[in-house]
Amino acid sequence: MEKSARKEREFKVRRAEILEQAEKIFASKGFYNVTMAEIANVSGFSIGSLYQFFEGKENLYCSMLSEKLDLMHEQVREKVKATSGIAEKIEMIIAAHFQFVENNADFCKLFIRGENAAPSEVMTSLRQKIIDGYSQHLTFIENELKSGIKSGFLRPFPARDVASVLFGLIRFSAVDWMLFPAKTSLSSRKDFILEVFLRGLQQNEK
Amino acid sequence: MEKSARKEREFKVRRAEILEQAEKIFASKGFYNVTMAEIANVSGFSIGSLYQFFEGKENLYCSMLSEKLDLMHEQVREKVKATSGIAEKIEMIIAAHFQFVENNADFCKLFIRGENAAPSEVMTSLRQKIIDGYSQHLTFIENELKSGIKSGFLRPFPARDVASVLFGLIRFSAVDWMLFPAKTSLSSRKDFILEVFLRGLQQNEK
DNA sequence: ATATATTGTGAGCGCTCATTCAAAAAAACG
DNA sequence: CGTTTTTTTGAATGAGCGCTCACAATATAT
Repeated sequence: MEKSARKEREFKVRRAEILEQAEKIFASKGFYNVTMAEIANVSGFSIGSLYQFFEGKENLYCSMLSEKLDLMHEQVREKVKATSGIAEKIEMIIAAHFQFVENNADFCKLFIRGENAAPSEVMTSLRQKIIDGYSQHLTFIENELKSGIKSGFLRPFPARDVASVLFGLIRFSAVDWMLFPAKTSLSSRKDFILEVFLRGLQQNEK
Repeated sequence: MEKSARKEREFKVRRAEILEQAEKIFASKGFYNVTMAEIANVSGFSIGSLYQFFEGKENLYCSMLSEKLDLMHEQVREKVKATSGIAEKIEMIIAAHFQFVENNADFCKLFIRGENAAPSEVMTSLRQKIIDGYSQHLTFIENELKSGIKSGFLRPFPARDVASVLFGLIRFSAVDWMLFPAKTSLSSRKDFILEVFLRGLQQNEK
């Protein structure tokens, strides 16, 4: 049956539509203050239909987080890959993150909040996938930093810590900026972080 | 009636005991996964008694956050106040925060999570108090940084942004460290942040 | 010791909300 | 078009939980 393919495609489109709408309300009210009925309303499906696409509320939520996380990883990796030069790569790591944050504010709000949906007794495979994705992303940053260190451009700092702190800093400062908009722009804050970090991490020149 | 005073004191002791126990389970499971019955159990009171001390679940939770936030502000301020020398003060801001984080891990987990308890339609006075406390704390850091800038020790950066980022960084990196314990110690991470930030922010010497 | 006031208790009320499922609607088929 | 299969629907279900309040226990006063 050749419909299988079309159906499959339509299924994915609808699923994505739900996730997109759900993300918005989750971001504005948090996991526990969003009801399945609400998600059904804003996405234009009935309550029952949601259960065709997702096993339940937590599954829906975690799917959204997990897929966006993958997207971020992909986007950052692509941009860094396409950049040459150590200094430029490090710079791009920060810039690419900020860009993603700007385009995916809702997701970032949720991600930093780390609302882990439901008692943590059970570690579902989806929840594990999120953790793995996070870890994978950190490793990527870590490796870039290691290259920078090896080349002598950066001072020999524990790369994993720096990656973790740097990533946290980007996420946090961006989200913090959204919550408490300062007088300065997000991009100026990015410049500031970039400058401070580079000065702090770089090998003394000359 | 002279009992009023003693009663008052006992009341406060019990109230504090509840908050202390509640903080632990809130930190481990999050606001929405903790029931009043559970808080009653671990604190050794009955459900009904909780409502003598707090107006409800959200009030209990916010009281806890608010009071701990005040404590942090007080502790950091004291320590910085007792320190002399610009460089030493800046250093102490970071060190004092880390110390507080180490002693109040549960609170910090919750604070960064920013679980804002219940739909945000209503801004209770307590919720406002938390925001004010946060803002007050940032202003304090900001002013210290401004002193540093004015004295020429620090470069002229937008102090408010730096305060916000610095505070976020401390909180985040500490909490992140707790969630994903790295190979290095928390104190080494503190040293790293301190060093990077000072190098990044300091006026070029010589 | 008795009466009165204060404080503590937890079963039950009322409500919310994730999930289900029988029936309706739509699609596919011949 | 009728029939069968698939998909959609949303009212009904039932579990869970914040909060109340009638009552019990305890403390205080006389």
